[in-house]
Amino acid sequence: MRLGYQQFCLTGVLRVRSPDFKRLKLYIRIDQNKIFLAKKYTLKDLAQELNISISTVSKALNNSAEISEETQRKVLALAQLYHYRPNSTALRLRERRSNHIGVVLPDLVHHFFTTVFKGIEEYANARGFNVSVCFSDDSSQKEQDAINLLMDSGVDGIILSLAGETQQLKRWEYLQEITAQGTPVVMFDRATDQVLGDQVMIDDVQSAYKATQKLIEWGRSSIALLTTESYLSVNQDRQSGYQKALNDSSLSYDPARVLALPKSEVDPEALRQFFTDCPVDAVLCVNELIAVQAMHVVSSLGKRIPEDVAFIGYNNGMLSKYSYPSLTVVDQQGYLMGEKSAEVLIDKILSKTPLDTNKYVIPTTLVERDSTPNT
Amino acid sequence: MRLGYQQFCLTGVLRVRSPDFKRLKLYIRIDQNKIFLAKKYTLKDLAQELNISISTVSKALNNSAEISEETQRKVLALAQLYHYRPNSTALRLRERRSNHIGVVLPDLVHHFFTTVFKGIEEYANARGFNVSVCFSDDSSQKEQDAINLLMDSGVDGIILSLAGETQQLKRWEYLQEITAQGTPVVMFDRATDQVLGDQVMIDDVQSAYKATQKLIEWGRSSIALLTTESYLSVNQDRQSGYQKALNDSSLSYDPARVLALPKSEVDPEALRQFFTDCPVDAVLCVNELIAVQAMHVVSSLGKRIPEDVAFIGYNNGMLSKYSYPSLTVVDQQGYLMGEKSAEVLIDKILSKTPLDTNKYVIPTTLVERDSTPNT
DNA sequence: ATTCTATTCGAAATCGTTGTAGTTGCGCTT
DNA sequence: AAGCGCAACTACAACGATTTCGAATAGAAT
Repeated sequence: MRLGYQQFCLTGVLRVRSPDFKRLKLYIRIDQNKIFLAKKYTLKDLAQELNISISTVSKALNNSAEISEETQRKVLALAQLYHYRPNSTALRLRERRSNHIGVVLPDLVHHFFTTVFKGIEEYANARGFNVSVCFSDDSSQKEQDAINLLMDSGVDGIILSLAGETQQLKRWEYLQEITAQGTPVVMFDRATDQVLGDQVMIDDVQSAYKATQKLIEWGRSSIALLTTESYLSVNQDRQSGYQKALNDSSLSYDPARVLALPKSEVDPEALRQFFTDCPVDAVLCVNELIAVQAMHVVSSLGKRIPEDVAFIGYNNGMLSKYSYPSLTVVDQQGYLMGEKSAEVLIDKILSKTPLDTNKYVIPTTLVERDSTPNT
Repeated sequence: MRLGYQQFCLTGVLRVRSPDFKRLKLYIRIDQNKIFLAKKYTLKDLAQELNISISTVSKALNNSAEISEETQRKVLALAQLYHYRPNSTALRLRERRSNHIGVVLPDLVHHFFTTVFKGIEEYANARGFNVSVCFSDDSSQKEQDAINLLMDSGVDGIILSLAGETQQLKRWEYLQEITAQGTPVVMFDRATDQVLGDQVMIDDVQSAYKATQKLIEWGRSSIALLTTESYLSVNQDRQSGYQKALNDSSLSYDPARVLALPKSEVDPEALRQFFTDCPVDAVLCVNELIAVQAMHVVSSLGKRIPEDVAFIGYNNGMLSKYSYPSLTVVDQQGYLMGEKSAEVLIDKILSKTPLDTNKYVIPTTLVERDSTPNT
């Protein structure tokens, strides 16, 4: 508790020079020797002070042609003095629109979601939309709770990336309920055709295909894939791309070279076992977390990176950039995905067109660093 | 655009068995062979359907004693059928409370803010509060814009960590304006006494003191400090703690051992120069980003970590955990800070007590990993 | 003096909800 | 039969803003 904090709270009647309002009530608070308004003013306050009707004040502020210049001048002057800002809740109620969107993310641990969110947030703010976030922690129940909380708070639309469990159990009734009522939904990265909403995706098959192809171009022939034991569509797609690239280059696909880990935080012993049993000269990892852990293990086995083993991961995050060696990754361009998702959602909200399903594909790029040979 | 997507939109009159409503209008949509309601129902809808007044419906739903059991039963049954949920915007307008808080963060790049935000979000959600976020990118102007956007959207209170520029320029009138109007503000990590709000902080002086002391206990005598050229109070405090620990252990404080970097993404050459000119056996870094970069440089100079040089950083993030060697850090317990901030803010919102200033200190812990000797 | 027209403003409805203050109808008392 | 009390319901105002429609006033035209 701070002591000695000077704090007054005055309600005063100030006399002002202006001919428009010779005498006006001004609730003020003096704080740190500065004067601040201590009240949020409404149209009613302005109207009373000026002795005109609320309607007139409203029209004056909205530049209606009905109002005389004289009156408008007075209203604007007082509004400025009072720092008047329309009460957005009242507007929402009237317009049945909140300029507010909700976002549900599986988590913020993965750098990817962080960047997507940043993209959403900046784009939405630029268009005057507020953004509320909730996390599902990959739980279907939490996802549902989050969506309810957001819907109850009156968002105009929702952007989400499906929780892992939701994709596994295929339970998306609560999403269908929302769209049935006309609230637009945009899904990014993890989506389903069962829900009537737009999808913003990367081409996972293609990106894994190209990454694998690149490794092959660099002369690598025994290429491992480190993925997670997961129902997540993205990982399945990446595996398809990996497999396709091998087949197309007449390299055999060997299931022994694919390791599906229970989660992204890996038991080093499992990795050590894998790399001892199965000597490889390149590794594709479905995320950067697995990649850096694998690099540590491979290094400790006396192999050089990238000379003996090359690494490519996914997610262009902090870990990739500052690991040693720094990691070559497929950049999913989360920021772009976020921007696109927000754009699609807001356009749909404002246009009020009937809901439909459109798919947008965000291109990926390969960010080459020290874990792969120089091209 | 998906084709073949079956989509009907029907408005039907359903006959129901129940004696309460033999004939009722039900707007439905059939999607994927499932039936969903296609309308958000209001009290008015319920009242019309049951031929009673809106007031009665409202009271029945709120368990008023005035309503007969018979009527209440009917109302509840229909409300359930209609999936009725009160319109939160209307409630907000009436209660002048939104159950909505705003958060302004300098960024999400630093793992610290991510964890704080997670803490805020989970705590707030658990108490039925929604959370909107904006980013200041350490810019004073953006911070002000963010706060305006949030205030306009009608949040009940704001949690923020001051933008660097704001701390530098000492321009916080817009915060004082908010508190003057009675909206509670909680500042965490980067705060100022000039704004009438609660503060949730870690004891930066103390934590740096203890970290430095620990290094001294391990027998290190020439300890460097890597910090940023910054007006940020936290970094200044950490430097004070570092200095104090040296003095208290009768080790001399040598300004040559302190390197203030322009930003956290470092020029490796500057670090190389520093470590060549100034041989040290321990390094304290004000964040994990600087620490891992410094570790790479020190390694490349042929020094062993932690045998030759020990490292302690701040922020218990991904980088610390997965760097090589893994980094010992001062954990600021962001999650706890977030929870506490949200708790303090929500309590103040609900209690409607006059604003004041309280300081809460969140304890730090030292997470020991491989960049320091085993204790 | 009366009518017309343009200008400027105000009353009221609306959005969905709740709380207060009536308003019924019915049974009971005297 | 008149009055009272109670149970069960309804009407209305309020929250803050916009908007439609109608009213008032002025001056101009007849």
